[in-house]
Amino acid sequence: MINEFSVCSRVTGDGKSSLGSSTGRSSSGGSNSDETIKSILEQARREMQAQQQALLELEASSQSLCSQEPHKTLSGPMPTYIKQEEGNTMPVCPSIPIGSPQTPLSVLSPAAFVQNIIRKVKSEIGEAGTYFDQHWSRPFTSVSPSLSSSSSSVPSTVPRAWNAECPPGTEEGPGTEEDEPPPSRPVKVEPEVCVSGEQAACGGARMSYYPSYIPRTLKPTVPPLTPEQYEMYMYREVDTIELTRQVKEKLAKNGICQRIFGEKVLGLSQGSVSDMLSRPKPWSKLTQKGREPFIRMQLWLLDQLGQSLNQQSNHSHNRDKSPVTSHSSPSPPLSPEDSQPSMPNEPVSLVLESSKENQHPHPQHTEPHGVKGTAGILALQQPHIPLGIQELVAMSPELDTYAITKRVKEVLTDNNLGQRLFGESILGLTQGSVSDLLSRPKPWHKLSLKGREPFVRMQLWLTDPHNVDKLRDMKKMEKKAYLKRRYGLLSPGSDTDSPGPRSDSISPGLAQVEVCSYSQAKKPRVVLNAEEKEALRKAYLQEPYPSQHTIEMLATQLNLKTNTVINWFHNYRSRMRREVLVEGPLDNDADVEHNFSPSVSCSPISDVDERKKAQTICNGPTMLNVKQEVEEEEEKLHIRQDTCSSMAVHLTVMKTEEEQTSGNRDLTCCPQSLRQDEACIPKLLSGSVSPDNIQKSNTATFEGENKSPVDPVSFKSSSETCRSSLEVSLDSPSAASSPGLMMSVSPVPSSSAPISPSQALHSNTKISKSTQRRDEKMANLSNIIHRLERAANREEALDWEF
DNA sequence: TTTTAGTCAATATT
DNA sequence: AATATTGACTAAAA
Repeated sequence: MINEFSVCSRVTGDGKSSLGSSTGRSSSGGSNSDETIKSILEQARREMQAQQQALLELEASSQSLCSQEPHKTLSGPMPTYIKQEEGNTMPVCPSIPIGSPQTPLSVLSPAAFVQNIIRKVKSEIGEAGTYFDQHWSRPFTSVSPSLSSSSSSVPSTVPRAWNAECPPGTEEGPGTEEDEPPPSRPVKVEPEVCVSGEQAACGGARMSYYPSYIPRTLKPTVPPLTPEQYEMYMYREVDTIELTRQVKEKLAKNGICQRIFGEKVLGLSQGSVSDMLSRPKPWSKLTQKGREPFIRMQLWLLDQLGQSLNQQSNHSHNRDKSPVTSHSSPSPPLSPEDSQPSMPNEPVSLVLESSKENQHPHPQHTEPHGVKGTAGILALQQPHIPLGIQELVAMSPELDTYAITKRVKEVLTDNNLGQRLFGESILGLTQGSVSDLLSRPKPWHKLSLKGREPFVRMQLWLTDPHNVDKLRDMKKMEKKAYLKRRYGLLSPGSDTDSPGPRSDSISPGLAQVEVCSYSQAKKPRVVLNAEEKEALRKAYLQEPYPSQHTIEMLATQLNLKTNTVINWFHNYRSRMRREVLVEGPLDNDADVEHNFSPSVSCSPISDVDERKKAQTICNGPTMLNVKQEVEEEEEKLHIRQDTCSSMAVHLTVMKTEEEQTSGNRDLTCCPQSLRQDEACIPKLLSGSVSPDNIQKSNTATFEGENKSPVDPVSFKSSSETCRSSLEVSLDSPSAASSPGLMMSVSPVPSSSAPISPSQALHSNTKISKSTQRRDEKMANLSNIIHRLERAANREEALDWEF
């Protein structure tokens, strides 16, 4: 990892990138695909250059600013990777909260254990307010690092507290040493291989509680079946399909992951478990050895793994719960009365991450010397039975994520509460994540257990009558803490003034140190410039899942690290997928009305901003199978998540199917937008693509570009032009989407197909935005198509019915 | 191994 | 200052 530092060439503002890219590019050349890519890049580059010039100038100035970056670093954030590492370890302590208080790690089988809890939860869930206890699950990732850094000073106390609780006696020698964390695999290590693995995430917690098991990590072996068990099950017919179904169900219900299940119960790796569960061989075709896992599954379902699991049961418990707890862990300890948002952040020595510290305070007074004891911790928990949020999540009925986020947004805005505050104190997420969640919530059914957690929290928060007050208090506390930090002891002063100097003054010495150590370590964030993004987007349109070779080509040509390219594709695919999902539903809430324009005109989606409204419905009877498939797929994708309301939706859907016209907003969005895209497909397929259209659009784009360069006025006008042109091009779907679609749909890489030159980049923000938008649309489509193709290949059964 | 989900946290925008 | 975007990273799943 460290090596990467050397790579930092690409830093934020990068005038250099252009230079670099040019160099890199010249070198290669080769296969067709290479050529293609190359040409794409070339075009992109060329078109961009002009703008870049201008940008460069600007950037030049900004560069100077960049140079200051390092400084910032010290005072604030730690090097990313470091944080993350720490993050991993963090959970260790936290996870403690193991499970249910009352039945502490008893001998119950994991399943029984979980069920117990669930039962309990069910009975208690009704009560409002309780959630606050567990609300804090999130890891305080960054906290620890900062702590360590500032260790020398007073601050350490807070952190200490944490450590104390968790690792109680267990800690190996150094115990809380700051060293501890780091060692715990900075990089990935084979989970099983090492004890260290244990330390990681979930493992850690366990350790604290069950030191003795520590070594256990070594091998995920499972005790052999007893002769009786063997006899009992080996020779009698078993419906493996049904069995695996039940197992899957139970695993899902209890939030047990395959890895854990495999390790603890079957003695198999996660991959094997996945394979076995998804494609179980018929009993008759299994060898004796092959049947063993299935027998174990049966025993597990019956809860009869008894002794064999016993020992592990502890682990598995933890496992099962650990996730739960580990998350909520942070809070649990505090849980007692923290419904009182009033956590004074006392020490908060660290000036930096105040907010996160909020969580830590309690532990301190609660169990100062908890170190010794697990018992103590458990005891603490006893009282409030902190049901892990995860249990709640697991039992939660379907929630309407759109409605929830909408409501949350309203409440936050109405009360002038920020995302940061809300995220950090209620959801345990950072501002960025909150923003993302609120603006693009995924439908419930598309969320994993973990993904649902924030929504459950939001829901709970919404139902809490004092939610706003609590948040306000929280805000106050933060402010207070801030002041305190700033002025030493809290001296009520105006908080106006100059933060600059003081903040820095915090720990001069340390700061220095940090500077040194981190300045180097700090991994500058890569920022892809427009040209690069454009190139990547185009590449994506042709190949959403590029081969290793293609990736490398791109990396070379763009002078990017291979990983950056890979990450970009991962992220882009992921975000594209989300776009598809979101498009519809959102509309629902917001403005349903605007789109009735059944405008035949498939109005174009001009800007991202308007995209949501853009949906036009261009459907038409033309739709082919493809279209239908897409629709189905889409429907499968979202929809039916809102319980009650769902009916309406469903109806709409159905209707839509027949008519597909516009009006129904309920689903509208998604489907519609899709439809729009889809509409193109048939045409494309049918070869209706007309070069003219393409030309047109290209031209238009170009025009915009030419003008765009500098002056605002022309800029504006140009963008307008561009926009309209885009619309036009979109109107003729074929033109707009053809390139990408053609490629993805039919592998026929006709050299001609590729990208229209025009589409190249626009540095002009406005223009590029719309272009981007267009690309996104295409990307969406191709993404969908890909999925459909894959689905088709595996004959995926449509499992939804009305 | 590769892909997907979920996040973080640095930047960008508003 | 608040919110949005996005490259990177960890886990879990396939």
